[in-house]
Amino acid sequence: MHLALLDHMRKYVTITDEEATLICTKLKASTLKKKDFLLQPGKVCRANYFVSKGLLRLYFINKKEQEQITQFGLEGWWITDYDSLDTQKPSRFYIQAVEDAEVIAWDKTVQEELTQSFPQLETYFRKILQRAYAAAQRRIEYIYSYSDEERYRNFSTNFPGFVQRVPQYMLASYLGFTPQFLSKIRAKK
Amino acid sequence: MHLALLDHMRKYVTITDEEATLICTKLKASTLKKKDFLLQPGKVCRANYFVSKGLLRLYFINKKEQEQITQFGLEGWWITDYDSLDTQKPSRFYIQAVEDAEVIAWDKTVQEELTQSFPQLETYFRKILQRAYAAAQRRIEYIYSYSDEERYRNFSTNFPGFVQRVPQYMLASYLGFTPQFLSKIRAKK
DNA sequence: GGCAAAAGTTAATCACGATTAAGAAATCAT
DNA sequence: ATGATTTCTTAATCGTGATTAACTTTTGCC
Repeated sequence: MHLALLDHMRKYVTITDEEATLICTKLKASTLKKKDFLLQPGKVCRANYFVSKGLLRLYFINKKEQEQITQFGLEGWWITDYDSLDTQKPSRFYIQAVEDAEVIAWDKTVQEELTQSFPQLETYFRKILQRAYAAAQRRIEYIYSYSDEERYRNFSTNFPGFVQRVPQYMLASYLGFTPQFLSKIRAKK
Repeated sequence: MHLALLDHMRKYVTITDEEATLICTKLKASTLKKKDFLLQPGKVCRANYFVSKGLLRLYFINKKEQEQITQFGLEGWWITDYDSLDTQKPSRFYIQAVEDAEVIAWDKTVQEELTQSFPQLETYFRKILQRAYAAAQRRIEYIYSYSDEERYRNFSTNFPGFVQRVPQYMLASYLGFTPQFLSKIRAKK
């Protein structure tokens, strides 16, 4: 039984206990050690991953050969390369555990099987995606609204716990600037 | 009959002619003159809009009191403020016609009605959202990968027609820099 | 516990793109 | 057609954050 996931799904749609048992037989949990990869460039992304414990990051190597983090995956979030998952073309991304973690894999093949039998799963994923898309829109809005320094300060006050949980260089990468700059603004105040 | 939309939906899911007729009775097309608004800050977003003709833009006023475009809506794309639509809280965005346009409004209330009767509509919207989300991810990837000048040059070679279709200051806003800078790099080559 | 590697700091210089301002060109309305 | 408004251009100056490099601190490992 994958309780963390079931609880999450039941916040959005109704699932009976019998349905739950059937769904759970199709899912596979994996434990990941810090630095383990769920996806690497060149590989095709096979699943959407629900993070039931720990913390993952999604990143790629940019033109300057530097790691660029585009997303973190905390407990209760889904993480995947939707582009590769959808098209089944090779990914350009890494998905890696930042801390020891546990994920539940929702395979693309399972997606098609299960949504046939349980239409409310489509509703669930539609809602999850809508939330994720709204978050992405807000992120773009943020990037264009604030300077790097402002974005860091907002982020720190909004997610103080998270800031302590990740290495500074990862936070700098996620926010789109250099670790040196982060050091500088931290020293300032 | 809203053929542009039906065609679009049938690329993703199966819809019989009877279903189509029923769906269409719930939809309302509106024609918009250039500069007409579909949404303004403070208003709650009531619908998702399918652009059947013309071009719209979604933008907000940023901290520096300047229009910041976050999205264009071309023929065949959906445009809305998913955040406001979902939560029914007031929006911070404008949705405005850049050219004379025609949109089909898919009301939030209709969404709930129709997806009850036609589960394949959930599938359709899930797929649309997945595509939109993948695009937003790619956009973030882009912002962090290239300089402003590179992004402009890539955009121009990838969408030469579109560049001619919108005023330069809107393109500059969408790409996240000033019209002056756009002029400068255009003059360079 | 000691060494190596990873992560964080500090400071000097540099570059990309913003800002300001003024003028030119294009579009719109009467 | 004419004036008014909107859009685009050009140039000088300025500021944010990148780059480079040397050093310090922390973490991981046998």
